[in-house]
Amino acid sequence: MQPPEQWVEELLKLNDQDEKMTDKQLRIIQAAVETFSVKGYAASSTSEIAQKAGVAEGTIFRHYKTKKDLLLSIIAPIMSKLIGPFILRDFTKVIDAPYSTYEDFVRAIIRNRLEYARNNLPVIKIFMQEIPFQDDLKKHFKELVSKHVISRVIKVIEQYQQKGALINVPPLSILRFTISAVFGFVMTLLILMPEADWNEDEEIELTIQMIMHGIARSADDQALQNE
Amino acid sequence: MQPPEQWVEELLKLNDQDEKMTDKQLRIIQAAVETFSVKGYAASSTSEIAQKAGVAEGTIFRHYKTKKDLLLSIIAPIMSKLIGPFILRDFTKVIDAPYSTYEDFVRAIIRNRLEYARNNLPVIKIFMQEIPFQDDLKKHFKELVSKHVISRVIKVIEQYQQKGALINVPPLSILRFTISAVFGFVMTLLILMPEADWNEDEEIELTIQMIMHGIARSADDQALQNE
Amino acid sequence: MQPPEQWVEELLKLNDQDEKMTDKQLRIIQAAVETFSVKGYAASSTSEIAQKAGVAEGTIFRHYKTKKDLLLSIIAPIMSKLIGPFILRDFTKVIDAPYSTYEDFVRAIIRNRLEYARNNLPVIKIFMQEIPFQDDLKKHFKELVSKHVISRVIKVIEQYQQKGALINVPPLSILRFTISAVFGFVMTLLILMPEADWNEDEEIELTIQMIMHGIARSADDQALQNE
Amino acid sequence: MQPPEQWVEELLKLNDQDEKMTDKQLRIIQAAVETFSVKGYAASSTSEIAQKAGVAEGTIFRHYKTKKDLLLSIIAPIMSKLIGPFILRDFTKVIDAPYSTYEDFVRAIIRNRLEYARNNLPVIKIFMQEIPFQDDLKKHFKELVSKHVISRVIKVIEQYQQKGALINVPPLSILRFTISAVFGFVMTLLILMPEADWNEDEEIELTIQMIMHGIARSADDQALQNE
DNA sequence: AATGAATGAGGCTTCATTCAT
DNA sequence: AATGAATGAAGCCTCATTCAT
Repeated sequence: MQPPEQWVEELLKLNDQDEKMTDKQLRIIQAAVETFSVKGYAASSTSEIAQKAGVAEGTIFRHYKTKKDLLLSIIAPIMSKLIGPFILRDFTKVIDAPYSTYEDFVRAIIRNRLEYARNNLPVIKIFMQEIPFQDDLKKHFKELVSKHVISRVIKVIEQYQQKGALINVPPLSILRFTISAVFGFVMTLLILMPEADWNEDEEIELTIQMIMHGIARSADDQALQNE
Repeated sequence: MQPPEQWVEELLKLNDQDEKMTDKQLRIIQAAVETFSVKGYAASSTSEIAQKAGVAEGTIFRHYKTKKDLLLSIIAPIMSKLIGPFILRDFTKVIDAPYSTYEDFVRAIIRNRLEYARNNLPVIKIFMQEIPFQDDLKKHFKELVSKHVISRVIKVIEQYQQKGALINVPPLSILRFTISAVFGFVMTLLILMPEADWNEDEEIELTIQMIMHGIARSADDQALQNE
Repeated sequence: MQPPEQWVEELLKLNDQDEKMTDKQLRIIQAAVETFSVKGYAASSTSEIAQKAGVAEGTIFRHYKTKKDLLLSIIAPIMSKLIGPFILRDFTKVIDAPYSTYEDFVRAIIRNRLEYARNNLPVIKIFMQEIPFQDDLKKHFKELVSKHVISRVIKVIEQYQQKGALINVPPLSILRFTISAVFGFVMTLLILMPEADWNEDEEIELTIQMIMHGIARSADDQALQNE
Repeated sequence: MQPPEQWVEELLKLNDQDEKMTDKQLRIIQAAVETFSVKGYAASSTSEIAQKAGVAEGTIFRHYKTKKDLLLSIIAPIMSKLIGPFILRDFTKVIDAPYSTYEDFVRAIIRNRLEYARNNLPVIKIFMQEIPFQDDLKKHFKELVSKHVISRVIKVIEQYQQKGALINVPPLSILRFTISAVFGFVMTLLILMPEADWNEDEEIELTIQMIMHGIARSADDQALQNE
């Protein structure tokens, strides 16, 4: 299991490419993430963040021109991370693997996204809170999702439909349904009911089973029961 | 179809029981909902609300002691509304109805909640934005959901499981899965992709089908295809 | 002699037409004028002005949206006042009066402007300090002067030139020379050397004499002396 | 015609006497003059000056203890330059020259000061803007003017009065009148109406003529016209 | 000498809330 | 009940200045 500040390293990965982050800058980001995720962006004050980071308030503004810049430096980089697996170049190989199944695909996604969400919970909270109010980011994110996730996954789904592995309904509906189930699973586990002690692996398999076969007992099973 | 301010009447229904709302009070609530839902609670100013409502700044505070009171007067009443169908006294009759099915139950819920969400979108947005930051409300809501939704629906699910209509997995997982699918459907339709022209009835049935039978093509169907 | 706050009434004259000024607003303006004229606009703080006016700092911003608005509310109205005499409708009558002379005209201007400057010294100081930095005001003021002062007075000068009362040189040069002498006189009396006890009436007449006849002793006089 | 940064050399002349200016120091002064003259001292930030000069923020404070020191290093040296011609040791010789006239004296001053003002416009602007707020400098400048300009020129004027070349009025009034005309001329040419294409030499002679003989047409001339 | 990150005081402005009318 | 002027705390941000490198 990762240390609680795993998301710090995630952020660093991105920013390191450009420039080195100073120690103070790091502390500022940490304090900002903590504060924003607990109180929300608008209700957090820069003075509180400065205090929590152990720097002077002015120091924040040396690194981030405005409070909003500070927010964006947190939100912007995770937008692509959020849909990370779908951006990979070899993503389409997913379906070329001869014995691969949609089920395996969903299993990979669900494990990967759960892992990522667990490691970046505060930042993700901030993202979900603020994206409705940041019109430009919202637009950008929609485009990202549209281009990398929706269009690609729909192709995957169509492939499996042609193989006869998935039902013949609009691929977008299958996508929406799959994402709902995955998203609902991750959110329940991490945010809505984190205190319940889920047997994680079992729940994952259960969720995949429900996605693939639904929750209705099959006629065969029912027949079996009635014997 | 309802007029756009349907949610106003929804709010009135609740408050009417206690006291009459004056015209000004109504305009204040309307302005507050509009503003909060667009900018978020913390980023909205009472003066802007007053202006939009056409009342003096002081008037707001004659009706609501603080800005937070104003927020609560919007959020609090919809908490029970959100889970409305599950609070009905005769809810348990649902499963007593001899020929009722879980499918019909889900269909009823999905239609009812979509209708409600459509009519109360701004208020629901505010609720979802602010509930993470209002600890007391959050706790209260969790209790409400736990008591009225989870416990009751789990009983329903167990009934159907005993009838052999639902698979034998933890009822909580079935509940989570069902809610994820319904919630994901409603959100996609109303918020994420409202501009796509969904064939609503079809999508509802499709969603129910996927909930019940999943997205994997059945062995029989596949056999059929291969003939 | 006027009370020291004569300029307050001057400002009131203009603003009264629109709306009543509250007592606090008046105190704010007074404090602002006093502070701006002593320290300059940029070096004056709104908190100091508030304190001097005996109001809360926020009160300033209820009446003036920004600090600059406060400045403009002081500067803008005096722009037209500064060139007041030239805006009068019956200004052109000046030269129709049969026995009027350019000398009388200059005498009227010099007395009137000295009076006005004396009564509005702090505001005029602010005006002269800030007009170079307020591009829009500067442009506006130049247009005002161009339209009402320069063009009109040049006509006056041309009239007197045709009568043979003024020398035949470019009217603009005569204007510039006259204004320099008048402006220099007023500034010296009120700002540069206010402590010297000028015999005001004598100096006025002397200045007019120098404007009209220069400072060289006439040939006749010199002849007289040599006899 | 001089290069635009003529005033830089002017400043150097003075400071060179003391110490060598480094290249960076020079760039700082240049940037400071440019910024101060456009925005005013109080509205200019040291960081902007540093940036414009291409040096680090701290470098400014290595050469000038405070921002005000920087201002003073610009303003102080030009105070004596402004009244330069009057400080010359051999100034009093002016009037000993047997055939010299007050007119020639004024001509020399007007040409010299116009030249100087043209070459030092930005610095002069800063001086005029800030001198009212720098009490010690103001006092010092007044003393300089009083000692070197007023007292000396008054002696000159008295000499010419005794010669019968100037009218018998208080010399201070003649001085004030002369300076007003010269100052007004230079300011109009360089600042108030720089875009008008003045015929400079003609205007100079015209101004001198007006100073000496005023703007009223002489009786003789009028008689001539009427014939 | 030069740098530039860091500081913290202070600036302008917003805002929820109060209260006399 | 309603108003809106007044408040002053708090917010974001700027800036002159310092100091370790």
